[in-house]
Amino acid sequence: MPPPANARPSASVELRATALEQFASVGFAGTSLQQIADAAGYSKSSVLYHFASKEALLEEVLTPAIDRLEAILEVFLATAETVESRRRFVNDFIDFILEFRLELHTFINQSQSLRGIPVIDRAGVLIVRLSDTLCHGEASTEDRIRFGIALGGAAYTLVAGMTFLGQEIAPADEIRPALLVVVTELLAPVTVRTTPSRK
Amino acid sequence: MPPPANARPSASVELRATALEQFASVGFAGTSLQQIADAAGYSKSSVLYHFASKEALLEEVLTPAIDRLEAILEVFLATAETVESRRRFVNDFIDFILEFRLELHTFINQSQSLRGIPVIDRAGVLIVRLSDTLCHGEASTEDRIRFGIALGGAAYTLVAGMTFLGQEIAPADEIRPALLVVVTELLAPVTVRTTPSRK
DNA sequence: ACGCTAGCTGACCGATCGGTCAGAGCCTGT
DNA sequence: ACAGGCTCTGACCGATCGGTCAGCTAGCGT
Repeated sequence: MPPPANARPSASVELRATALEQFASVGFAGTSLQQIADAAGYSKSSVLYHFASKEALLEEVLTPAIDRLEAILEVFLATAETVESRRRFVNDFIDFILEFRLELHTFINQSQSLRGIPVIDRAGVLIVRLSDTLCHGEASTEDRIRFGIALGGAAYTLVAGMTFLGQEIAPADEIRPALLVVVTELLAPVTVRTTPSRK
Repeated sequence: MPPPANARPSASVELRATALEQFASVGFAGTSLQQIADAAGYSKSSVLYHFASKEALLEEVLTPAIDRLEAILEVFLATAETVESRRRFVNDFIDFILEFRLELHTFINQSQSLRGIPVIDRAGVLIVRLSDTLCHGEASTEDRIRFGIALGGAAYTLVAGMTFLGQEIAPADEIRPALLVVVTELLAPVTVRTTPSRK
């Protein structure tokens, strides 16, 4: 029987977490199995015992995030679009971003160089669907740009940006409302500003 | 005397351009000197003849962009801040983004993994200064996030995003006005919306 | 005609890459 | 006490990495 869930994390869990950090900060190509192994306190052979290959490790690391994003999109597609449903979607989306910042950053900023890897391609079509959905069909350049900036901007800000712009990452409960305002402004621009004028 | 400027580009120019494309799309770590050489039609040895090292090549590729960004910031800092000067700054900034999209994408998305390389560090402090300037001192989390999203979002959208969101990159004169609206909205939120409500 | 230099290249270097494999250590069921 | 799995590891593999070096070639000044 597996330990009662409060034992120390298993090797494969530790390795996944370590690998994710490395992939997000140094890139997939820039991360060696040796680095991952050293950082997690195992040997390179151990990494390859738990994961068939470096690529397979990437897949296992990213899959939960893609699954979650897919689920969010399905929910949004399943209901008729109203101002309310769109607002709820943006909310879910921000939860997703905050929970999976490292995964998001990884496949946002490296999808082009990792084409052909199944999980990356899945993420690619998912993002296109997201984009099409939010701009419902008729796709003005500005709408596309809004979506792209929100997506890429959030991915950058929450991983790379915060680490040296704001020297320390602000706590999630401070980031969330600010992120909500900005992303809402980008993705649901019809909505009236919810905060009083800044400054 | 050098050729009258309409001769075919010299090797080092071709190599810089090729290297930039590779760095922006596959990452610095993911790009080998062999790839650059092959793509440009030279040998690896030739690359190392023109540039002392892979790192030096990166520096030469990014320096013009950083210089330009520095100049834009200096101009903005030299004049008293008014709504007009801020508007002009955003305009310059967008010109910069459009002209140096690949360079921007490269050092935005890889600065963390390339720390220690002089040109990258220069870019780093420059971005912090930019951020501090735009948020003048008192730095609310939301303002930081606005700046980060504009910066990272633009870098992503104009390189990675456009290539598969909008299947083909829209012409610059179509992107520019849309980008201007969105970035202005993010960086100079006081200004009234300049476009009629969309859709 | 000659030598010099700039541009370029292939051969080669040690290090590291992702990946394979044959065990070593340990826990468990019998 | 023994056998059989898990987990983990070091030794090792061919390929490729960034980088060095000697030498080839074409053009130019003299």
